[in-house]
Amino acid sequence: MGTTQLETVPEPKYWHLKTVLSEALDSEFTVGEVLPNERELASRFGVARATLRQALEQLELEGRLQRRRGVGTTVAPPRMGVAVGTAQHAWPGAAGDAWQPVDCTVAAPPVAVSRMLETGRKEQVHIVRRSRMTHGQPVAAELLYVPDASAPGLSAIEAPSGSARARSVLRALQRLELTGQDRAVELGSARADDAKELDRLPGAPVLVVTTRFFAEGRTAAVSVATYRADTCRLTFGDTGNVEIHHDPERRAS
Amino acid sequence: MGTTQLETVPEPKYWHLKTVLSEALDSEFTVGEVLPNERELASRFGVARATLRQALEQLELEGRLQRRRGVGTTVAPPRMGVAVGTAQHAWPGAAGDAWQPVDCTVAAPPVAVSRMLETGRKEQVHIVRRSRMTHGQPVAAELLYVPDASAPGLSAIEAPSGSARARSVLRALQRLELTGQDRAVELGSARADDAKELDRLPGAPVLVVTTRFFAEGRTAAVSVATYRADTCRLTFGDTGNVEIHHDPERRAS
DNA sequence: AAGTGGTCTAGACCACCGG
DNA sequence: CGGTGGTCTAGACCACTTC
Repeated sequence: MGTTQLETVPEPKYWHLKTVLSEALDSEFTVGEVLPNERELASRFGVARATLRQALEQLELEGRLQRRRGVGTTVAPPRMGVAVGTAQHAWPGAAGDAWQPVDCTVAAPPVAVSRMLETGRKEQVHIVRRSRMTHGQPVAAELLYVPDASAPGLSAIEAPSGSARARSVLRALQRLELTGQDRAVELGSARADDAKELDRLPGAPVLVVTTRFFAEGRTAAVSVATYRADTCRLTFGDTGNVEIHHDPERRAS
Repeated sequence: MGTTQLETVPEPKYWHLKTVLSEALDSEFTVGEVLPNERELASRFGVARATLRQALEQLELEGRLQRRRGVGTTVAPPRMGVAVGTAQHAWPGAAGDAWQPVDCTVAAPPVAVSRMLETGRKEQVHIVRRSRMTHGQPVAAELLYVPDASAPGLSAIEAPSGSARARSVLRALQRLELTGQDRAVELGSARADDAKELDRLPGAPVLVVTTRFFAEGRTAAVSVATYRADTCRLTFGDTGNVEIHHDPERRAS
């Protein structure tokens, strides 16, 4: 660091600790290696365990560490890039997308969603639950809200409620002409059910990707996908036609 | 499903607390209102201050609260949507973008950036610092890395180092034909300097948007923009042309 | 000076995982 | 069972803002 200011710097211990640990991770540890336990590390650095934990939390947030109760703290691999913005618009469930339908229920969506769908407050919609795996790990959980108008005639069928029903809702979507979509990304914390599916604790930081699908001049479906923020880097292929950079993993040399 | 499970639930206090507070915020508080101080709240709920703080942290992460040292905790306004993916590709600094050049230095970029630029490890590049304001608040800080090949003839000029120099680097970029771009979003924590510019504490959660700009068959520039994760919702206009959603008619409920 | 949130401590117990 | 990280406590002091 060129500019070490001494003026206004009572640098917090946990911040300094984080820096020290970060450098140690770079030079003295390899991916997957387990660190000494928290009590050991705390006493080694001469701080309280809570302070040490504050530093570890930061590093976990940045995707450098992975902590698992009952197991230990390990050095995390570099974040995996997960493609989110497919170059061409496509309905969820279209051939070759990365998602796997889990089940489907019918219920009233959260108000924020019903507002986007322009449905009544208590109007029920199909809620398709999907999950996304990458390299054998769950990286995202999605709730796809489909109003009846976008998947007509399904409430009558009463399909065997489950992935079969989910698939039929997705099939129904394909029949509409997708005219556009609209995406937003924000930080959130995992709800209990999402956390379970993502193999994290409730409240874990997640990137929430909200997508609106437009068809027939209205919002035909809304997807709310929550990605593990610690392990994922969301990539958007806004590129148009340049596509050279499909490097699945670039190794640090 | 109205089934409240009682089986495996020693729900953490801070989690329950967060839920209670969240509901209270919805019903009993208005945006901008200040909450009672932490010691007061903790004793009111019968928990230690640290536990109360854990709940507040979560709510702040979700953008529900804003805490400022020496001032207090206030109810945050809904996150503002900030446009990140302009429909058509454009160089940074093109007419009407939301950024304001701050200064410009010449230095070697972080290795991760030099790898994207395909420059040598210690090769120096122009580093333009820009900042982005919305509604009078700073929402993002950006470092734009421009290799000499993309802005030739500037190292000689030695412009009066500052926003003037920054502007001339940006002008140089406009002369190249932009053939594509490539974006990624991930969670990070604010470095000390970014934190200062964003009016947050170091380590505050940020959304890091990394953009590669392609021209002349190579990566002509790399932008690393850090957005305040608590106040921002990043929006991507992948839409093409659909853009308006009045509610033309509310579906009958 | 008074009041706020931010940092830190030194303990304790709990939930979970593995052998 | 022993060891891990996760939760929680009841204090203390510090940095900052405001009056």
